Amino acid sequence: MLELPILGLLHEEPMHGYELKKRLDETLGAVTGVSYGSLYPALRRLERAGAIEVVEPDGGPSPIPMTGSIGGETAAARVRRVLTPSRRKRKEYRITDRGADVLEGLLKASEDAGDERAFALKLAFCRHLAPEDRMALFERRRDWLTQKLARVRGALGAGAGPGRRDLYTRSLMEHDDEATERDLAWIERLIAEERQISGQPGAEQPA
Amino acid sequence: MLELPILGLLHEEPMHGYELKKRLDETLGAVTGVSYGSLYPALRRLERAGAIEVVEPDGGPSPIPMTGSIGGETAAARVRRVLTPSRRKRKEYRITDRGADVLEGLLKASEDAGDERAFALKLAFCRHLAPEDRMALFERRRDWLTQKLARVRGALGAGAGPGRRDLYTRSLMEHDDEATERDLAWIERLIAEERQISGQPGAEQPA
DNA sequence: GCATCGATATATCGAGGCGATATATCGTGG
DNA sequence: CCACGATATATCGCCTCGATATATCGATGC
Repeated sequence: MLELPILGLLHEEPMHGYELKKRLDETLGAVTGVSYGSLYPALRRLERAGAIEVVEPDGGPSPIPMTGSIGGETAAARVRRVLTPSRRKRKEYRITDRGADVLEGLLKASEDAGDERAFALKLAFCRHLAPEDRMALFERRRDWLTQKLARVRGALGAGAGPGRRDLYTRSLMEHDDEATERDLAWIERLIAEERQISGQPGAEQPA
Repeated sequence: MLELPILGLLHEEPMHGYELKKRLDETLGAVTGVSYGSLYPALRRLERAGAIEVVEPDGGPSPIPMTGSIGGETAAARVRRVLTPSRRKRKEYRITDRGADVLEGLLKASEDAGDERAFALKLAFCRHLAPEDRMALFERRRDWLTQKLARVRGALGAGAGPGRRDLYTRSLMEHDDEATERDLAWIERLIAEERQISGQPGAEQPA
């Protein structure tokens, strides 16, 4: 599931794993926790799939030819350290053309309509999407929430008899119902704003 | 994570896996999906740990002594089938004393304060808890939500500069902020109600 | 009788998520 | 000069979950 946000961030600029995680935490920390146990395997999958590639560290692909002597190498290392306060050797990742396609595919995918996390992730990077695809994304979400609301309502009503069902469970369901209503209202607001934007084309958003 | 709701349901009455799933779906379907791929392994874990045990199918542990002949056995099976419309041989699970302890331990556990799912699960079965422990559970949740709210606020404010941060991401964070506020208000309502209840002891909830 | 079908029921597999943990390296301050 | 915390990459084991396999039961139709 991390593929999408990884590609989304790398689409803006190349980065190494650690920074990727920091960015993910700060942008999506509220909605999804990210651990290295997910991040690094995801990076390897993406690399294997040819969606991202490793670029040479900071100094660029400058050759720094072998001196043939150990001493020469350590001296070169010392120079490097002085010139750039380069941290531990880090692997910087860059998105490929193939990766950009993969990103678009993930953003357009419609399977996971019922996954809060997946939607939040897509929303965070949906600016890379064509307006019509973005609208489709929002509407799929709206439809799913509508269905969920009906389901929750049904389950709430099914509390047949007087004292049926636990008080705490009932409260939980009522809160869930309310939260779903809010989610729905939010999506509908997003859709309305989206219509306005596409109504006056050429009004690109800055930054 | 399914251990808790499984034990919670079995604490009320013995059940077999399929029915367990139906009950889990209807009670918690809104908050957590349950799949067999999680359910059956969880049941095996619980059985290995001695928290639950399999009881003999419907007919009870009635001996039905071996007849010593194949024919006798099949005849006995035919009788069983006629007497009780028993479905496919199903494994009915029952909670053990050890399991009741495990359940209480899981309900009291404080590690997972920041897990929506875990809290919903606990809430659904917190009636098995002593009032003070239930209150502690609620307060832990409230404290965690308070911290989360502060974090989200911080992240929202950190959008330094004028046009910083994507519009959609910003909307996502604002919605998250609002949702967290609602969650917090809900918990505080629960806590207030809880205080009232413990204020007038002897007022047990029916059903 | 019996073929067939949908609901009931148990179980496993592989891919992936995640917390815990290991292992380096760098910058800082004692 | 070295201890320590932040930076950085990586793996392990347990768990979740969707997909799938496999039985069995009850009902329906012929």
